[in-house]
Amino acid sequence: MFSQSEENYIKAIYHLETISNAGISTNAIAKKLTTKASSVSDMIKKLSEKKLVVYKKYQGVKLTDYGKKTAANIVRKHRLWEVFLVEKLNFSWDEVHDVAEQLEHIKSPKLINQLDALLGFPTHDPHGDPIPDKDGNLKTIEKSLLSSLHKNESGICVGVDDSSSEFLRFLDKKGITLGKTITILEKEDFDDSLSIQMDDKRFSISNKIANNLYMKK
Amino acid sequence: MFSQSEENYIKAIYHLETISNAGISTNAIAKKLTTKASSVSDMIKKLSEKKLVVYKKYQGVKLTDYGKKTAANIVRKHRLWEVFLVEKLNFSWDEVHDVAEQLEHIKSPKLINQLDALLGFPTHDPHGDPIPDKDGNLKTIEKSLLSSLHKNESGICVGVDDSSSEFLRFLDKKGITLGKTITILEKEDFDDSLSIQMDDKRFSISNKIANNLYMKK
DNA sequence: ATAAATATTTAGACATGGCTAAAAATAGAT
DNA sequence: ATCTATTTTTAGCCATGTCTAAATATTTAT
Repeated sequence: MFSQSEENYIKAIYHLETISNAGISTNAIAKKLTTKASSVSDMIKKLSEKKLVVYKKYQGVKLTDYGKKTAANIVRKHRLWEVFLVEKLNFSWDEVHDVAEQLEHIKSPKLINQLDALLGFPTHDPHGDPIPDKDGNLKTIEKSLLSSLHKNESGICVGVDDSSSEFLRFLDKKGITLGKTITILEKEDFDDSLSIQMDDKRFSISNKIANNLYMKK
Repeated sequence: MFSQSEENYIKAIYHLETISNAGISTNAIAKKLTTKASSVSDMIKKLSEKKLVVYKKYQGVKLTDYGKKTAANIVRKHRLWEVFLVEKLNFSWDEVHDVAEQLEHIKSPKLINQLDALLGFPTHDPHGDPIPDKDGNLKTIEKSLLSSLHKNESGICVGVDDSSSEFLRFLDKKGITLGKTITILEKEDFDDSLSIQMDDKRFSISNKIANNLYMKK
């Protein structure tokens, strides 16, 4: 069993690895967890002793297979709880993160398996992120940023990159939710904003937004 | 906000107060939490500083109104989660305690209110214990120990005193669940065992069992 | 190749919450 | 009333996880 702190570090490293491949630097972890590099340095030693990460001084860390499996399990719990909060408890997608952050540390395999069943074995969380299965495998779906679509191309919104509540509430205001079909009407070279069509409405969105929305073509 | 440790102490004192009225001794708390008196002594100081308990050296503690409300809220969470586990996740009544013990520390008022609604605002947990409302009030129902019923009296099983999984599994084996009607056929002076009738069956149960079952006449 | 900037680690401190062993206070028995 | 047994508190130590400040290693720029 791991402490909540250990689990948070494992998860942070896991998320950072999905972005960079290379060894994860002490500083990157510190930034992600808004803590100090010295604290990270201490914890890395501990995780290394527990065979969760491979660590060579001054060279960053990598999760071992065991570490990856452990991380995937935490992520699985986090995302299943998010689905539960939205589907069963009427939370909106911008409210779930902090609570799931607590719930993910509950230790009970039966709880998670039954929750999975109650929810109908969901494959994605409310932000479109995939839910790892019991063995830690996750099927990534083919997706591209909205900003990478070309003029006159269409896609279905399948996820968000930034899942801060600010961004999510902004999307709510615009009526953009997972599953919506969006068509690029025009790309403005000037500011990289996009004119799009969604349902029967046409409006324009900034590049910043387009860079945070994942689409399936 | 309180730490998990603090919450566990508050809850322990709350439960002890339902039994004894008088100030709760350091030793009693230590025993309940299977910890040492010295640790309790330290924690009591802290809870006292936080106005959760009133404490005079060598005289035990009492919860303040604020402490009682805090405790009732933790108990509310614990019992709602127990209902959830049984009703929605197919846990049996002997499996819920340890998981609820973890879940009760999750901080999110919305979570608990929505959970309450999802479960249909239950008034009792799977062991027959009442669930405090949002303000910490709980309606106690009139109940007596099975061992206090007289010959030929009948009652409906409404709760258990000992909710250890051993005892609960024993009850399962005997087919005794909440809601069952039990009639006393005979009381044996010899060993205080009881001959009872339940459904169409007649069998005998020991005094130990009868002392742990609550009945509504 | 070396100096400056950046990143990482170590050393030492602090807070929480637990423990043991010893001291102090209270309660009980005579 | 006093001595004994019990309870409670204190003192001091340990582990976890955090921090700051200082030392050390690495990278970058010239």
